[in-house]
Amino acid sequence: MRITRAGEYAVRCVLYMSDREKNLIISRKEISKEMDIPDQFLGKIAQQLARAGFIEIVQGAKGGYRLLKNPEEITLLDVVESVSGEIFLNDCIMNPDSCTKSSVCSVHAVWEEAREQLRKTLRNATFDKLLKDNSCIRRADQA
Amino acid sequence: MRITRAGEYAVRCVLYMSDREKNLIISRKEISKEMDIPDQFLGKIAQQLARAGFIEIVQGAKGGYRLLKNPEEITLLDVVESVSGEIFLNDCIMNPDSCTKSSVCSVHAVWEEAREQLRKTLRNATFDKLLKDNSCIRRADQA
DNA sequence: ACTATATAGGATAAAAAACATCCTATATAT
DNA sequence: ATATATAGGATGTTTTTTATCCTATATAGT
Repeated sequence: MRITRAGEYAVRCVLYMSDREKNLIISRKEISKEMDIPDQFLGKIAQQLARAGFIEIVQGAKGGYRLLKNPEEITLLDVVESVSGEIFLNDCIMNPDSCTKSSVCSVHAVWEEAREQLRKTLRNATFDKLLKDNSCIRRADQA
Repeated sequence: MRITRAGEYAVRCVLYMSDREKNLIISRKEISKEMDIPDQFLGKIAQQLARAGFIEIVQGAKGGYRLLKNPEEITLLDVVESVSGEIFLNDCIMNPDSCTKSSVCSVHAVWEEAREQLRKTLRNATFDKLLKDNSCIRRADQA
């Protein structure tokens, strides 16, 4: 019942990029170094973030990643689900076939409620909010 | 971000036992068959439920498991956490050392909020409530 | 055009977690 | 005694996660 490391890395990556000026191309090396993410692994994660439309990947010399959306348009839920897939706490919700009674099963109803709450909380957390009071990234204006 | 199968099996086991008269010894074979749980695996899970004080294990002929608490005293959170460990959505919460800034990091604050909500929802789901309208178990009075 | 730089993306591998079973020991009812 | 049933350590299998390797490709600068 944990977020995967890939999910955490994706959050760190977007958080770092959100704190920079928009449309700036930031190299993978910089992000991986500053946010402590394995460089090649970040490459894989970036592909998923790109597919989901959050970043644009720029190849070649001076290449890197460019954030396409404003921090207020990106939620923690978006980022986590773009690399880990939609959050389901319970398999029966995802595979209704495996539990023919799911629609009337009170256990699953609880899991579904929990899932919706969780997703709602993460959906409410936009990156502009996360940047405020955030000390997990080193800022240019912080020496 | 899923409950493990062991967690789901534990829930099914307790749910099945909760629907029977109290203090009744129910064989592992019966539970595993009725709730579709691998028999030996249920043995392992039962050990954890026993350590957590929810059931008593009775060895020998006519042995099996006996539920020690009333369904209204057992929550979904209790059962899940007794086999899967305390729920943490984010590693930094669990290993504060790995993130020295966790107490002031807004990302972690969101995960912590989500975690508390999730646990609250599961804590509110007692097995007596779950039994109502539950069609995931076959009842004696249902032919 | 050539070179250096930087990412893409398929393949692969290593590690960890989850899932499950085997087997000998032990406890209990009859 | 015997049959029954679980305990618990060891082991095995599968899946997921994490990560890296390597060749291809794209771009900036000269």
